[in-house]
Amino acid sequence: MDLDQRIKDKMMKNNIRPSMPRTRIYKYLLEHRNHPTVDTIYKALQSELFSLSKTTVYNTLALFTDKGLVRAIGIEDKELRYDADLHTHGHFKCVKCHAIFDFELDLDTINLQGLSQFIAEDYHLNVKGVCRNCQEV
Amino acid sequence: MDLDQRIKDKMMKNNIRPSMPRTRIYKYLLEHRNHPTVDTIYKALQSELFSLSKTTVYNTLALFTDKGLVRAIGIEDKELRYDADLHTHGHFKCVKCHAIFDFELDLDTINLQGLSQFIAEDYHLNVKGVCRNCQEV
DNA sequence: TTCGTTTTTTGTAACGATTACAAATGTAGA
DNA sequence: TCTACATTTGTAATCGTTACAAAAAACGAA
Ligand SMILES: [Mn+2]
Ligand SMILES: [Mn+2]
Ligand SMILES: [Zn+2]
Ligand SMILES: [Zn+2]
Repeated sequence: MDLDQRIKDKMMKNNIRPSMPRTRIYKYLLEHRNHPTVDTIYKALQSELFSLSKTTVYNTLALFTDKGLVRAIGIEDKELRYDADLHTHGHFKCVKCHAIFDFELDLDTINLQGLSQFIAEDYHLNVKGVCRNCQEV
Repeated sequence: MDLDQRIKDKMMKNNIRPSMPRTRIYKYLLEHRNHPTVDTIYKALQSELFSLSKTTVYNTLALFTDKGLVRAIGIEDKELRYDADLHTHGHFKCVKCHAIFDFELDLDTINLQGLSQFIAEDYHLNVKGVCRNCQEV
């Protein structure tokens, strides 16, 4: 089964009608793991979806987030970024070059008894600092 | 030494001139550990600082954050919240009542070798879910 | 104190990501 | 085809935040 078909199946399994804008947006997120913004996605897809509206990108990402297909990453001050990689991992933002990196994270090693009175549904470990490239100077 | 004097000393130690708006804003944050927003701080201090401008609150919080007196908490979608509690702890946001709670967190227990190639300066563990109050229903 | 310089505060305008909304378009089933 | 519903679109509005320059306050030398 090819990628496009798998994307459609995945969407239908989550009660999302696989319209053209939706499948393209999801495919873009699967193929671009650099946590793109709404505007990045919008600009990238304009050439293939001429009538695409930015509102559709917003609507679609809200739908995907709600259905659990993607995660919204709130590590920037201003705009949200989106991630189709659902495996447990943290995000590191370089304060110099502003790039956002994934890093591996084992939630099981964390002592989270401070959370015992809560029902935790969603974990976001955001770290800021200096990436390897920006350390050389 | 009384609280006001300790606040002034703390600010001067960090190269912040202890003006009236600054000392009041810092005092407010020390006495209100519920992660207030800019608007909350602004409205609360209006009665004692008649000419206070919201821009001053923004400027002051940016200065405090830069100097390391407070931390900006980006757990909300829209607005930042501010925290004068600098001890290592995580933040939990209840998706039902929208309250933000602190929880204890031992960074040493976390396996962070995924971060080994980065110089990490700032950790934010933000968790979303349902708080104890909102679980009863 | 007085004068000139620097810092701080203030009000207003601008910015920009996001959302609200209703019209237009597309889709599926009878 | 017809009709009800879902999706997409463009525009306007929202709202937290920032830019900017003027006003006010604090400072330091003479
Ligand atoms: Mn990621
Ligand atoms: Mn806190
Ligand atoms: Zn970097
Ligand atoms: Zn709650």
